[in-house]
Amino acid sequence: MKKTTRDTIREKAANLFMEKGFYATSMRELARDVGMEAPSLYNHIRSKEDILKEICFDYAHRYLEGITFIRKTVSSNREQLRAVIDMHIEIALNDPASITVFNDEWKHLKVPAISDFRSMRKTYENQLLEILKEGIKRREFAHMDPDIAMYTLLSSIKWIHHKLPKNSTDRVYMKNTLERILLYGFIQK
Amino acid sequence: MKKTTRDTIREKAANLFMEKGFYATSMRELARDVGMEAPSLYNHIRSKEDILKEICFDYAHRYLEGITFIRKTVSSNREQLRAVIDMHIEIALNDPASITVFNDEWKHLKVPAISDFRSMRKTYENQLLEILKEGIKRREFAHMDPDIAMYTLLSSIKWIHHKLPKNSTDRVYMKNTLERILLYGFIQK
DNA sequence: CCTACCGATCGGTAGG
DNA sequence: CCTACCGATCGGTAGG
Repeated sequence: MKKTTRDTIREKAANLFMEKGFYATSMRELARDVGMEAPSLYNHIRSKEDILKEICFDYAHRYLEGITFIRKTVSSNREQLRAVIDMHIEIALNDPASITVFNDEWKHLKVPAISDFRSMRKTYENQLLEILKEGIKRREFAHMDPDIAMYTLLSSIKWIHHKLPKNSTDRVYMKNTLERILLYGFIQK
Repeated sequence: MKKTTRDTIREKAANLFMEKGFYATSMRELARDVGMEAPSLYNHIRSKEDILKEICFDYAHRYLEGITFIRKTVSSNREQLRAVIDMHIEIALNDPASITVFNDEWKHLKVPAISDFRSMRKTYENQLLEILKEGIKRREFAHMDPDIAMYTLLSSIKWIHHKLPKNSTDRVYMKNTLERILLYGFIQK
């Protein structure tokens, strides 16, 4: 797998979009980071929004495939939840820039892309909801409102990419700590 | 307390910044929402960034005053934590647009405002860290990494303003559910 | 991959 | 509070 110029553009773009946001990033800046003039970018990409689309949908697909796989291969709901948390942490740590864009900049997609994105997210949320609802019914989880639980869960993992652990020991430590807090709470009596 | 034109501008701006982001919002759009021409806005405000500054620092002060008050008046760390969670929920529900701006758009502040904002946030985080560390030492909370706990906590409450409860019954329900999940986790065995 | 350049739009000012 | 307007910058195209 060779890294194409297109890959470089996407990578530099993800970093700029993360730091300054989609609108505040200009194609001139991006071109400078890549090492060419702005118009030359258009030999590799179709538009500025196209880069955003690529990043957002790439990760939308990954998350969806991930949770579908987990639901198929892991039996207990508790372990499914643990696997989902792990997946989020892994993805966030592997490409923090793209994940920031995926989390915060998708709203700058235009129609019709933005509706597709929203509907993929909805599908993902529904799968996660199923895990929670099933687990509550089977008493693997405490009795609680599944919607509130789901939003809290998804939201609670959204800081990871801002505080990257340095080595793999720290990664494992972070993963374990995070899982324990989410599964057993702050009090854990 | 009369609502001045300036207040109207700030309110409409908060809503636009929430929906489209700071950079994607133009002064022409804002002017249209307020009901005047773009140049007229400058009789009430100094610049576009000034509106952003006002929103961000207003809420930075509120959160800081809030947590300082809680630390002074509430004795147990567990109840302090509960009060902090309540404060976040209350503020988020009362002015969802401004809170979205406070959460997501502060990064578009320029120097030196952005450093002031960052340092206020750091002060807030340190106060929350103290609550957690003290509570862990006194065995009011489980033994856990206080930094990871703090980031998870702050992050986990950041979805509320997107899903507003309709009435006060729903508000109380949301508050109780959220507190229970954070304090006792998903499993609550 | 570059130079030259386009129309559109931006935040903001002058002057009344 | 408005009209008229400014320089700067934007994403993107033409043509080589």
